[in-house]
Amino acid sequence: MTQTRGIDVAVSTVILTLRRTDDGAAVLALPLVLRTREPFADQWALPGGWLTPAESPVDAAARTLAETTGLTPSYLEQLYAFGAVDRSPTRVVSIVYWALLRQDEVDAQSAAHRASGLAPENVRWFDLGDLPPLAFDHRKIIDYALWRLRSKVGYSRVAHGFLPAEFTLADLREAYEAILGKHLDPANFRRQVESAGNLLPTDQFRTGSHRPARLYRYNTDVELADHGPLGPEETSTR
Amino acid sequence: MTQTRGIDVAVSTVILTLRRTDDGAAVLALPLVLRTREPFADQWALPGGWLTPAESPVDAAARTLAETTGLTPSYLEQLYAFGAVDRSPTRVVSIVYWALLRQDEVDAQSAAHRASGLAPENVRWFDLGDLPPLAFDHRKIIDYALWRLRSKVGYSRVAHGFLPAEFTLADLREAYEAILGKHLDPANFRRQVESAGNLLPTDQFRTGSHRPARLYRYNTDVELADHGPLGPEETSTR
DNA sequence: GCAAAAGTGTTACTGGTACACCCATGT
DNA sequence: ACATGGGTGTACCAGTAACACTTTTGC
Repeated sequence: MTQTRGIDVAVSTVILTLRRTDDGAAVLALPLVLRTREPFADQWALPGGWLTPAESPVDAAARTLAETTGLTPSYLEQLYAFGAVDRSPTRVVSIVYWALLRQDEVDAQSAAHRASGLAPENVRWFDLGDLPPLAFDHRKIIDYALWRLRSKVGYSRVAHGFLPAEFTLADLREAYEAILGKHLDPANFRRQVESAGNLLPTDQFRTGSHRPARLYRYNTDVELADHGPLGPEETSTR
Repeated sequence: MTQTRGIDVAVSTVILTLRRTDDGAAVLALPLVLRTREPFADQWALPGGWLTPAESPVDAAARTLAETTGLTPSYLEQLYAFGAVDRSPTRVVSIVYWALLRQDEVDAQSAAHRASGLAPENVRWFDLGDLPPLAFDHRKIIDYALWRLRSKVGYSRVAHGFLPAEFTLADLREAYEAILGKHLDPANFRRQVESAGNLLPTDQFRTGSHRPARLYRYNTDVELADHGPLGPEETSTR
């Protein structure tokens, strides 16, 4: 017997990554899907779908994320459950997640899609500074996800979710700068992340146009964020 | 047409207040309801109920809160949406809120209930250190709510949600100590909350067994907590 | 050599903590 | 008077910010 007849449960995900623009800067970007059905047909919306009886919300989020990007996230956390009665013509409660993808994986996947020509046709990546009008309350949801990301970057290591396994301190600082939207002092940044003890220096250096920079790895013993009594199994990623 | 047939949406609330024990200490306490139906009949559970099509989740939380305590909360915020497939014999997604009640209001309401004799018979207040076995995953939910409260007290004014309109700095410090479970230096505590600028000193003093203590009020221009782009209308209280 | 990023050193400031001390009241 | 909590002063410590400086590479 269904107790809450007439209320549907959806799962949507704000999928964030760092994109490198043509002039070399790093900006936040996310994929949106073009709706083909009413309501809000022909408008852009967050990837998502209905929650099915056999899967948990976090599994549904990971599934829809894989369907739209072909990737598994480096970080995945519940954002909020939106349920205002007027947020959709029918009564829908959306459990929204937010996810981080590694920049290099997105680039590789995008290249593969371009090469094969079978990228999902109704999916497009948008820079956060250049979003189209969005369906439902999805604009507000994205703003909230950004606020959470910016808050969380201050007291956790979520920024690492954007980077590949090995990276320079400049890479990491660039991620922080893109998230926070402000310049950080390289000297102080170095000392702070070094003293945090989450980074393992490698013997490799990235050579480029200037003095080579040491590559670092994550200390994988440490979680990207503290979830409290909810273990990562409930709130984060596989 | 229902898309997610077979999934019910419930709303539960972790309702917290400060109770004064017989020996004068302040401890956190919350109301639980004794279940009369399966599953988990005759076990204690969080107050809550099914989400109805005409109300938003936050309204449902406020409604069930009023039904069990007769009170409106001084703070109300969404905690998390729990939706693991095995958390209930039937498929239930619970949107859980957490609320703070002013200690004096709870005391008054309890006294009124005792006097009239018509307190809800299946509702009982439990100290947090002395909880009974709980139905479903409600024990984990309470632990998570406590973790959120303890985190949030460090960077917001939520502790004020336990206190009446006028209070001494010792009252406020006692609330912080009960939440955090540790002793705070009175001198440093005073300077910290004074410099935060959220308190307005009054001309009144509470007289007692020793030097009278100045009473303070909230600066009601300031929200109890920063909700980011989600205004208080979505996440907090009326 | 020069430009530019990598990386180190130094200093000043700020907020938190510990704790000594004075103040005002009831008993 | 004295015990007790209210309230002030102060010294110290740690983390942060600002910025001068040295190192190492490509050109």
